Amino acid sequence: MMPENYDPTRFDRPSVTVDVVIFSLVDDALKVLLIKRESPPYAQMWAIPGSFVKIDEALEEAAVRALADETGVKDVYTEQLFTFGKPGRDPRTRVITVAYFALVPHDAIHHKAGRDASETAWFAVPQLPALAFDHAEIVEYAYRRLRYKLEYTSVGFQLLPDVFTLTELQKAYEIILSEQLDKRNFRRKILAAEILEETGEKKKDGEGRPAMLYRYREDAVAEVKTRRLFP
Amino acid sequence: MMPENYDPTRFDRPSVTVDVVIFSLVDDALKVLLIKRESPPYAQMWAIPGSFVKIDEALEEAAVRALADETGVKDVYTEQLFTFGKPGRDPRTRVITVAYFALVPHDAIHHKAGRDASETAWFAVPQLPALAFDHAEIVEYAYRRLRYKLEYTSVGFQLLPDVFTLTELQKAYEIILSEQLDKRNFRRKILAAEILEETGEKKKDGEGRPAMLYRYREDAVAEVKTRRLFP
DNA sequence: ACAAAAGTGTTGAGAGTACACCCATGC
DNA sequence: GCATGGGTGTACTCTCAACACTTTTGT
Repeated sequence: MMPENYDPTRFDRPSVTVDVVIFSLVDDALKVLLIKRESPPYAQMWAIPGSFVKIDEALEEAAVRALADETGVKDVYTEQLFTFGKPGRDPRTRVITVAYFALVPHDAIHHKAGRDASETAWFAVPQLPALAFDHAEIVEYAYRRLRYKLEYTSVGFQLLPDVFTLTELQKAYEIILSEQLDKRNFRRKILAAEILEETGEKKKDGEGRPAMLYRYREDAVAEVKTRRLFP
Repeated sequence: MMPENYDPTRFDRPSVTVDVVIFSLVDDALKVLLIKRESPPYAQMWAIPGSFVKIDEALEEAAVRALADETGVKDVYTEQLFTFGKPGRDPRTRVITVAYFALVPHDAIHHKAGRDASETAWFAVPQLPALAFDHAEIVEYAYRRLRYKLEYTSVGFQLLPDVFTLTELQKAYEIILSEQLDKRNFRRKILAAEILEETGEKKKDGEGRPAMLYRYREDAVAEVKTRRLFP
């Protein structure tokens, strides 16, 4: 660890915060939740939600707290992303921020009415406004990681409601991967993975033939059959 | 970001350190560099090298500094791993540590003679001694990430000397993946990736037929042909 | 000439991809 | 009965995995 004579109480200490990139599928697009800052620095600019880390609080706890403050949601997928600590990223003092990203199903969100006066809004990822601090870099990083993880894990389901049709699932994948998928191949592959179970119910609204509703099997182990670069 | 009225100078601040898991191939095994702690807490226990983060120093800078202190090596592969910050992980005070891992080719290491009195040694990853703090968890995490990254990137070359034979390369992969590989398939695949160039030289020592020496092409873009989980 | 390591091709199985039509329901 | 979205199978291509012998050098 540190030099033998290191006394961790002795040095100048940076501030530590967490910031959370909150993704959801809203109106057939992948969007990120932003907050409008009211006071300097970067007053009136958009930023991702965050919080300082309390002195006796785990990092993940702080992230979950920031998330719940903005969306009213608990128990959603949260993952540590990266720690950004370049000196000067906050003009006031040295601030190191541990960035997280969260995936929230849209139907779970109920914005806490008037939690504080600040304005929040969802923005489609490719069309973000200018962001405070180094938050553009953080969102960019989170977006790359999300697309990446979709390819070899089943995190995608965290963006969907509890039950869904295969067409809804396919649409979600198409939005996030920005790519059209073949219906037959999609269905064959997703069913072969044995990570879904039929609910027995059918979706009765909308036009056309009612679609079977599925649920993500919580006991599902999504094995990644890696194709190695080599050998 | 944080609450609008947040003044980052106002709160109790944790200490922030970096810790570095240093991997190298030593004596045909994947090993990690450890330091014996001399003072409490955890006196006489082994730990991974680290350092506090200076108030005007970037995180990566601090990691590179810790790495150079122990190995005398600069300009090697370094990657941020994860930030560990559970309250209580250091018994003295709240310490948040940003963990890095580094890949060092064995021939580059020249331990700085007597940099300070502490003892250092290489340990094979599956046979580590008891470690201080939560360092066992950190090494475990780093090892998992390394094996994982080997599969879809070309980081493996960072553990090898500048020039090497295909057999040496294959042996390195076998050690880290803990798996025997087929010589013909290995060679076909690695050459097809077009990330190596012949040096024109041959390795002349050792017995048997001299082997062609290769170099990793710095301009190589190792494309990851992902096999998606679905669709 | 023999020991030691380097180098080299082919075949069969499984996965991926492309592609078009019939089915159930509401109006 | 027609409009709307739901649901289904097959053939071709490509990648992966298994497998054994010849070549070059030093002694």
